[in-house]
Amino acid sequence: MTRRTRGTSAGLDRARIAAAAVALVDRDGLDRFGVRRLADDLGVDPMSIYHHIKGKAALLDAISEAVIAEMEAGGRGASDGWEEVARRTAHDYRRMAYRHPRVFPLLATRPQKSPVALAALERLVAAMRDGGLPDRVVADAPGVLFGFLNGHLLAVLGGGPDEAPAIDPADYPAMAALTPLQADFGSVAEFDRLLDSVLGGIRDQAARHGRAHAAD
Amino acid sequence: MTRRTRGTSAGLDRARIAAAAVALVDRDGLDRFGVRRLADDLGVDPMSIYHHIKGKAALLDAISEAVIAEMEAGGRGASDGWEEVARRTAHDYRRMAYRHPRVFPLLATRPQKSPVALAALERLVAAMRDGGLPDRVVADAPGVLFGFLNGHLLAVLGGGPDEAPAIDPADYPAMAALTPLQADFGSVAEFDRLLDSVLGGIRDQAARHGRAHAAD
DNA sequence: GGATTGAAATCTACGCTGTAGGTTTCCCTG
DNA sequence: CAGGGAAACCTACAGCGTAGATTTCAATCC
Repeated sequence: MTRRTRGTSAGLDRARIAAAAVALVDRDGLDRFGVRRLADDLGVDPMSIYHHIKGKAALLDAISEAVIAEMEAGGRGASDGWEEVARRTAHDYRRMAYRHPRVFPLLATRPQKSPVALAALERLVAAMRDGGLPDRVVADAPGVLFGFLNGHLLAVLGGGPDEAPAIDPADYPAMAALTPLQADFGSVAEFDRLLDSVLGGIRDQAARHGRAHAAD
Repeated sequence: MTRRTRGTSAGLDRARIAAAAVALVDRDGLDRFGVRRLADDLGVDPMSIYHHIKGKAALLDAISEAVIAEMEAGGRGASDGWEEVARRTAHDYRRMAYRHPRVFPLLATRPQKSPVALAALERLVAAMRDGGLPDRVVADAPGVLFGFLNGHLLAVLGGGPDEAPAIDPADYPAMAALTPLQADFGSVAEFDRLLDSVLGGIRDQAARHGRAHAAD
């Protein structure tokens, strides 16, 4: 029974297709992803998929949407400081990326406009405004934070087993001297250090800009 | 004369192929890039390319290599402060990205191990160590800086004409209040602000880590 | 100088892809 | 029970990456 009879329902819908697509990319990678393989996994004719999702590009959109939707909806709000909120958001995002390392390039490349993503951003921005940070700084903060998150996670998840290009101390003495300190590449500890740096930068900008209308 | 006769040289070599490939991606985008189209541009049989570059993946490597090599080799050294070096490197990188927006995703996705890239990194790291920054901070700095650069440039270059997803003030009040401040999305001014934030964060980390063995 | 060799280029062919268009079957409503 | 729409399948096509065999040229060696 590898193929169904013609008119019978296969129970396909956007959600089921998206879930199978995510699983397929997780398993085989983006290069090997295709409509036909996905149809095989679903036990369905390739063309059936097109009745629910109108092309490969739309399929990729569905994949990133499904993966983003996995992020926990973000607990609490009110009394948390903006740094707390930022840190939690960043870690949520990181966990999601590590759950689907082969999907992540899709997210980092495409602009995110899904409600889940926007809601997370809104929470972050609101917390920063509540914390009294100047609007100029708050407006720039998401660009800094998610710029860093996307770039860093891409770098950490991207490389296969050949992540370290084996730098020659003769050619690059300064970098070679630091390699022992980069042993925890990809770890949470490293992530936390880099995140500290980024958040410190935002804090610094806030101080420099005079902390504006809300310090009282 | 769309096709050459069989044994005659077409003057192909890795550099010429890479240049044509970059031009093709610049013109038609990554999706439309392919061996056959590239061969057409070169006035050559598709298979001829394989005598110089051994597959499509290697072709993509050649493309990113060629584009990275365009970066100016970085002027001066010695007396410049690390912030100056970092800022210049960042702007060089940004200019390159804007010259080849459709190639850039290739760079951000793949780990860079070309000599030009490593040399730029070495200059930056050396400048920071000369400036007395603690090794721990210096070791993390490239991850922060290039993480941000890759992520930010990907976001800025990625979106087509629909960059702003038109946020509804009812759903996302805080973000809506900030949209006027994000009008210069993609500009050098915005880039400089975000870069300030990132570099400020590194400066901050240095201060926090006690500035270590080199302040005396 | 004629034969030999190796590199560069082309030709052919195969399996795979995305998807347009047409066909079949089922279920729901009248 | 007739009709219509939706869901699924089948066929077909143009294009892709590339393995393998073939042709041609230019330089080398006896």
